[in-house]
Amino acid sequence: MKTPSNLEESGNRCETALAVWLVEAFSKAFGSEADGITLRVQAAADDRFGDFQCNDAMPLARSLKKSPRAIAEAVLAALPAPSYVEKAEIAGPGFINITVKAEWLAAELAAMAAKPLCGIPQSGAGETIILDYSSPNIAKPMHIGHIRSTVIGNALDRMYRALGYKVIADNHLGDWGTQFGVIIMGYRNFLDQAALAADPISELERVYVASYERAREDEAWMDQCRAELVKLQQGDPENRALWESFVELSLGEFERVYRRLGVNFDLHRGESFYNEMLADTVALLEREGLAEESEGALVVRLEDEGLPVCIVRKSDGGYNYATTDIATVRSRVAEFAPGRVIYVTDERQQLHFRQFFTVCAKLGITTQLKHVWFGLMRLPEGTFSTRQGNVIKLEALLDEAVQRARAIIDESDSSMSEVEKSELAAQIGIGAVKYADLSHDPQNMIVFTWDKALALDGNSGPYLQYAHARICSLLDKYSEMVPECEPRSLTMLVEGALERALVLQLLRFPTTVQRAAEACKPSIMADYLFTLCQAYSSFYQQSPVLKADPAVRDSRIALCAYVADILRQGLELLGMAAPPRI
RNA sequence: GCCCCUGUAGCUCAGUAGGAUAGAGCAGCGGACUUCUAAUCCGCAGGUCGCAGGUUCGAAUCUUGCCGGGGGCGCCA
Repeated sequence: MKTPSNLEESGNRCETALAVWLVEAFSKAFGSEADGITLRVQAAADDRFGDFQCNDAMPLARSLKKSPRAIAEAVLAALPAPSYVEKAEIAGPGFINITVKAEWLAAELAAMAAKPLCGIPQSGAGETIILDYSSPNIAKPMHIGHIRSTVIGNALDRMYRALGYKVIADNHLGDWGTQFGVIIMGYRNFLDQAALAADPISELERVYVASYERAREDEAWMDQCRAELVKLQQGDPENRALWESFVELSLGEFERVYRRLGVNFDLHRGESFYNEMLADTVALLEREGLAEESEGALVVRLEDEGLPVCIVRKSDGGYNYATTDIATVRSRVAEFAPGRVIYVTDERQQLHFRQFFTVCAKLGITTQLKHVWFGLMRLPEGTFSTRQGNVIKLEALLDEAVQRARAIIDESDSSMSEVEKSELAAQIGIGAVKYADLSHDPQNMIVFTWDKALALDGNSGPYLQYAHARICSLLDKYSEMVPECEPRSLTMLVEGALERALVLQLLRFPTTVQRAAEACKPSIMADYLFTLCQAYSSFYQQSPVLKADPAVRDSRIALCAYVADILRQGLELLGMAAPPRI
């Protein structure tokens, strides 16, 4: 039996220490007969069972032809428990339940919290990850369909950076599609200059929709759109200038939204950036014998992989999405040598990604390509189409969120200044929107309702922020009572079930970051933080801190300080603010 | 027709590598603010984990079939 190699770095100090002990005990009791299993110590399923449990005696019962209980007994008898183990007992069919000493938990927590980033393992050191997310289309407003890619992508971005990866966040803008012919025609024929000055993107959207509808019923109009697109692609100065102004206007607008969301990109390379490389990429596919003509188009056959053909050049000679994506990978691999490229898009693109990943593999690209997809957001009435009109603009959602948060702040007649109140309303409102998204498993679709997206109580962003603010308030008052004292230097006693549960939850932080990032599910992190806050709130409600006797008071304030540290760190990983006062 | 996802409390969702009596939030009912921030906490009620087989000491979790929901399937991205 061997210690799982991931246990040591993955972070939970206590589970690792106990696993090391039990590995040795299993091996002493059964020698090589116990080699088949990977030992794991995990959190106890219920606090009545202790702090940790190990279930690995049970799977061995068959091969060893002994009862699981007898195996567990032999293991515990083989080696004395470490001094920090309070008790280790066998329960049920063969669970090994472990309770540890409070002093040990306190010391392990202090050691973890003293490390940089609260002990998040630096498992990504030396590896580059390119993270491709958000990717809105030029000349269209960002709507609630963009929020998932942006918010989930950004949380992954933050978690991977915390784990030591070199992350390159790249906003792969839709700036080169066939829509530009349609928009140019709309711009030339339907534009309202006043509206453009007032709200450029809405006006561009409007002329696009008008032109698109005209094209659907008017063949000649459609042909003209295609002609304008060809002119643009061939470098016609006038169309080129129009296109550049669309890009500039859109980027300005996007940047405003990203600032509100706290999202930053390292690169803004739209599809146009790779335009010059498309012909070369197709030529390479032909040279490698991967591409062939079919019905006038150039395609890569993927029948051996059980996938439909992938079109890399249309019968009209134009290139499409797959070509751009392949060229993009080649460019990124050549320039940045990433270990991974991760794409965050909606579920409808799964097949496309499987196809072009397969083509990349055929080209000998070994970089790990991963598609993180998420379910579409739907309205209660049913699916909404982004091509129809009934979209909710992202900014409108954010405005509404901030407004609702502001209403609650105003009710609570706080002594804050106007500036502080509006800053706080933004932090809470936008935190609520982000959390509503991040707290769901990405792969499930979200039914969008205002009340859920903007919830300010229960399992919500503000719940986490509120818990944090209350701790900050306690810490402030403590520093007034006991000046010059660093709470984290105080001795923790870890008394009672609530404190113990809280400490155990804090100790799970580093592992949780690792798990959430590797699974590409920020919801794992969100769920962790909610559980942490529930544990804290229960503790806070029933345990006086500042009013307790000094030794207890100091112990509790230390615990509070650690909760604040980890909560702040965790909120940061989700891209949420942690205001010190609410 | 084929592929991917999904079905857990009235509603929205968790459920970590198969483990002990399936958990939260909201909504409902009942409690707790002259006491460290009540955007909070405590309690009650609420479940044939879609249905039927299989695998095993043990299945919400793995497997097969069926039913329901969502998405996709050569020139859109």
